[in-house]
Amino acid sequence: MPAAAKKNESASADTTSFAKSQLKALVERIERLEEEKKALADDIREVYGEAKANGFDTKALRAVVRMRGQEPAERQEFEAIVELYRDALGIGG
Amino acid sequence: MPAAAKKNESASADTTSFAKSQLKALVERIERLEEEKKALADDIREVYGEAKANGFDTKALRAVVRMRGQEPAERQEFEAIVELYRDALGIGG
Amino acid sequence: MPAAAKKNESASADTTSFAKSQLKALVERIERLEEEKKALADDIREVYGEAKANGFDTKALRAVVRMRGQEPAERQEFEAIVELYRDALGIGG
Amino acid sequence: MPAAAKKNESASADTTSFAKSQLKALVERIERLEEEKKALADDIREVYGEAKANGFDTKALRAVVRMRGQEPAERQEFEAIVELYRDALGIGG
DNA sequence: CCGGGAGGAGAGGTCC
DNA sequence: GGACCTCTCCTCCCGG
Repeated sequence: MPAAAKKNESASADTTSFAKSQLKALVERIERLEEEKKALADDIREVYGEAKANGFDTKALRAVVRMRGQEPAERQEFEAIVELYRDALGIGG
Repeated sequence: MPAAAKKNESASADTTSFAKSQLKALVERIERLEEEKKALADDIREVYGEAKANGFDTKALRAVVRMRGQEPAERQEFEAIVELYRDALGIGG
Repeated sequence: MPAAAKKNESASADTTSFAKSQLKALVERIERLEEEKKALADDIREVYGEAKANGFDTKALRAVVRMRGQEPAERQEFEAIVELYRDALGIGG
Repeated sequence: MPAAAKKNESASADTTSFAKSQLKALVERIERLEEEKKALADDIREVYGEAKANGFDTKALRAVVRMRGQEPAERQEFEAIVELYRDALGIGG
């Protein structure tokens, strides 16, 4: 495991070329994953298109999905606020 | 008012130098505003420091401030969600 | 697909409940896909973390990945405009 | 500063209510400052809008402003690392 | 072609 | 003081 990839001061050619192939491997993994991610984004868009074709309001549908993901967190926060105010009064209060 | 600042194709030297001084003015205004914004951020940090010095729990205090800013929005959103579900059922539903 | 869906007259209870179950199905499909997308985003973040642990500069790494997924032409044009603006301001600042 | 603040014995009602009013004051000061900060952020956005209306490329403009507010040294180092990575990957691809 | 929303990058804060 | 993590801001892309 090379310690640094930025400078090749005391490093051998082997270390450098290892860093190089390591860099290549990392970039390729990232690009592969991003490709898959993009494919999923396309799938999602397709589902919205299908929804629209069936007469659903896409914008509202997106809002519903977004809110479903937020609701639990908000609920927790709302119930935590009293506790928080107490804490905010400080240890010295 | 110059139509374009990117290219000087058919433009006279006057137009160019006008675009130049206009650009300078814009940048200076932006930088001035950002300076003021940064100063306010420093002031805010100072107030938290003062709070801490008086025994308040800074983290909780930040949370309280954050929630106070969110509460009205959350309430609105929560009341809007039923409407949203209705809309999501689509015009054709 | 509910059996009641055979009847699709406007404004009937059947139509409404069909729309409802259809909405439910759509939301669930979307949420499933978004879950998978999020998992991939996490994987990508992990790879960057690994890169960092091996001494790579993640900010530069991100820049390189971005550049690779980009038309050379548009990048060149962008840099040309930036240069133009810097010249107009007097390059050093 | 409330008159009751003269008494500061631990756990007394006076101490608690003093802490409460102090908390209120702190929160209000912070919210006032954040309001002003937000107003400045809006102003900045407006200036960019104006620039855009006059034909400037706002993305490039933002880049220039960023560069001006940045040490030349760090920018150079960043670009050097990017170049290094690109070389390692074979510059074009 | 524009505006709005979603995703990503950078900045700041907290914890160790 | 350094790493992680949240949050804000910027960018990009879709929809109108």
